[in-house]
Amino acid sequence: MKYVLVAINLPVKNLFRQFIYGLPDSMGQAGEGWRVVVPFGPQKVEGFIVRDFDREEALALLQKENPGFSIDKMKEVTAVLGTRPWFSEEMMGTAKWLAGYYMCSLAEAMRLFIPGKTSIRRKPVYQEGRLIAYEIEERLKARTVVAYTITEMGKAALAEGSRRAKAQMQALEVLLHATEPLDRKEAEAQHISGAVLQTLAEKGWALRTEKRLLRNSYDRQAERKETLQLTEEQAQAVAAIKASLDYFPAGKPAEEETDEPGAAVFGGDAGKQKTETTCEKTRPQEFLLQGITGSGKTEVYLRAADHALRQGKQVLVLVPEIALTAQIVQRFQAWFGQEVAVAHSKLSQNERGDVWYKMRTGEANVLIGVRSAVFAPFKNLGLVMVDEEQETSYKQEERPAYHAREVARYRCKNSGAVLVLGSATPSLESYFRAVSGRIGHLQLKRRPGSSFLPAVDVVDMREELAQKNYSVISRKLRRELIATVHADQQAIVLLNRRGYSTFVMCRDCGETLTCPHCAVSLVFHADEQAMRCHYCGNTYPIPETCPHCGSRRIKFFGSGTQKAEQEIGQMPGIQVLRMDQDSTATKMAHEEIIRRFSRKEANVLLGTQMVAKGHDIPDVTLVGILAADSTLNMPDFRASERGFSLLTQAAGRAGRGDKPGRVVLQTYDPENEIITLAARQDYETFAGHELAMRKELLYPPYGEILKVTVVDKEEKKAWELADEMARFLRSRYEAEHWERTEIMGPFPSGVAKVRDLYRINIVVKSQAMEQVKACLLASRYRTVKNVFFDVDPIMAI
DNA sequence: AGCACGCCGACT
DNA sequence: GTCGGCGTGCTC
Repeated sequence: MKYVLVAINLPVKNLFRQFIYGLPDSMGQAGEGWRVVVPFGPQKVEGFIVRDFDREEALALLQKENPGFSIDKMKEVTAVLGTRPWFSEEMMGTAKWLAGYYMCSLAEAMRLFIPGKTSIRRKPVYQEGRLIAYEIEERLKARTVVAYTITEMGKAALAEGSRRAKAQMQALEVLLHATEPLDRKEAEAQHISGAVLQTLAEKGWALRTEKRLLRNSYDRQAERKETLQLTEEQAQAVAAIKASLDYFPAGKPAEEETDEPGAAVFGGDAGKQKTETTCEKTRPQEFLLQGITGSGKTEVYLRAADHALRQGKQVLVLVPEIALTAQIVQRFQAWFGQEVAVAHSKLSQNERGDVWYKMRTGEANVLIGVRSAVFAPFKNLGLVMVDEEQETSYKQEERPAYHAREVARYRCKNSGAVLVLGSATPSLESYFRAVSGRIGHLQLKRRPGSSFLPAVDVVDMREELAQKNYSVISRKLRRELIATVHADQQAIVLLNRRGYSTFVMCRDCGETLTCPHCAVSLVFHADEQAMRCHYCGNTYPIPETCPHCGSRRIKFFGSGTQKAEQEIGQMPGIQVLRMDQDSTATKMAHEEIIRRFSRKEANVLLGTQMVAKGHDIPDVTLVGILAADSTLNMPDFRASERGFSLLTQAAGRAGRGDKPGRVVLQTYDPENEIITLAARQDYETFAGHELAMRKELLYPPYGEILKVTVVDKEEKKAWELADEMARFLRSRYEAEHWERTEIMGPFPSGVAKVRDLYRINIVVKSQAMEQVKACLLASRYRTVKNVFFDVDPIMAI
């Protein structure tokens, strides 16, 4: 009998240990990377084998970890799931690294790789109407499709022909030319009914099989659509990526890679890795593809993917949000057809399982997906491209708080895949890596063809107030909007605030109306005639009197998309479509709104940041940006970066066809440097200034950040634990002399209370983060509840 | 996650 | 006196 070390798949923070089980000889094929069912306490749960060993090794480990425990009391693995290991060596390595780096248990890291939370389900067993037991069943049933191939008899029948059975002859004809068994769906696409196939099978003319075979169908050169001539810059970028793809053999770690992928086996570890991605001067394994808006990054992606596929490698394309990137999916499908699989959060567990299966077997070879797609199993991953790599949606906010770009980087490093990070406004971390020569830097500074960057007008809204214009829309933008629709062109207006009025204040006592469960202002939503909390989602009636002092002099302040919609809708000749979280949830999906807009059912598209991203509508010649400063004034170190990116992206929507575009940018702070730089689309200057500031303040990329959040429904308890942890960290800092480290806080989180839970933060900035993490993981705080570790947080407040 | 164990308030 | 609240700890 063998013995195995099993990580228990339970979403529990404090289950850092793994457990030893006997593996009956009948299950001898199982080993590291296999999924199993094990008895755990009184229940049966799913687990992952992370190591296997013989009796002596098992004894030795048991002796070390738990001397009081007899090996004879050891339980045995109940069942083995699947017919091969779920985790490849590379996936295991990535999971171990992730657990250490993001400070979660190995099981928590490993379960990210499973499509769905667990792959088993507990089925109740009844006897005479009484529940007597639970049975474990596999959730993901291997799904096979009935498919048909032509037989010799069928060929003969086809050669002979038939005057009566026209449909059958047609079906035989199709089967004859098919390169693989044809299933019902594929047949129906070619106007052959399932009934006919059935008849063929009965006659012995076709063979009924179950389809579950691998294929390598990427040899349909005729379908390639190289309609566009690449620009010089694009061609250079493609050539550089191709050269790296030629150099790096997929499936193997890069040559210079020497360090072990972490030793987080018995009890996790503290993220020991910190190695730069291999960067050979001429053939880096990682690139930043920095291209201004409209410069054609997708063209580069497509050709790089094409090259990888020709080498028999698989391609992963990460996108920030699938709904906003329908265009990328369409372009890839036009090029690569059936090779493309798509993974997004709305897939069912089974659909997701199917997509994972396709990638693992090589039935599909391009995966386009959001954050979680980075955990898909691959047969032979050779190229990963992260589109809009600066987007914050790549960071998971819940535990484990991983960043998909970093996971992609680790997977690439360990599998010899090439990584391409694409952006018009890269994260400063990636930009820094590129300009300092750690990774390749590919730049697209020009838009192809006759398209130019739009001209930007900055409007000072204080001047509007002085001129007694109290509208959200400046006089200039109003004129431009009317002129644009008059010329039969379209406009996009960005206002990054949902609702109608953004806060309600009492004129007598100055109190603003806040959510009773969260520490934020309530927003008035005109469509529901209610006050809504944007954090917990609760709605409340519109107050007639101030809940604080009873005064009736209550006033609505601030403008959101609903108010702007009303104002713009009243302008002559304008039909406005609103796109924000509310309109996409209740009425139509993003795609439907974009589709209606591009069909010109409306001439103004108004909305939150989702109007700024990923789509390309040729008749848009005007972009209006209202309250350009609203995102810049957040008290967070990344606020400038996010603001600059949003302004640049929004401005980049204008003039993407052959008509020149213009942008009207409204602000109360026209001298703001970020606004003026965004108006000029001057990323380099922005990045230079921002990097200098970050260096000064020890923010990334110069220092790493760890945010520790203590959560409790009792404010006092949260403070007590946070104070204690801060004291602990400071004393360890004194004792261990960590390299350049600052410990800030504890202080209340940016939103100090959400759903009645108080949130207190401690933020550590450090150039010795590995030691800081190790210190915390060795302490009792690793498993204490109500404490959340966020490594490389998006916000440090 | 489940489930057992254990230590303080309102009840037949 | 006891039932049961849910905080704490354990699962090979």
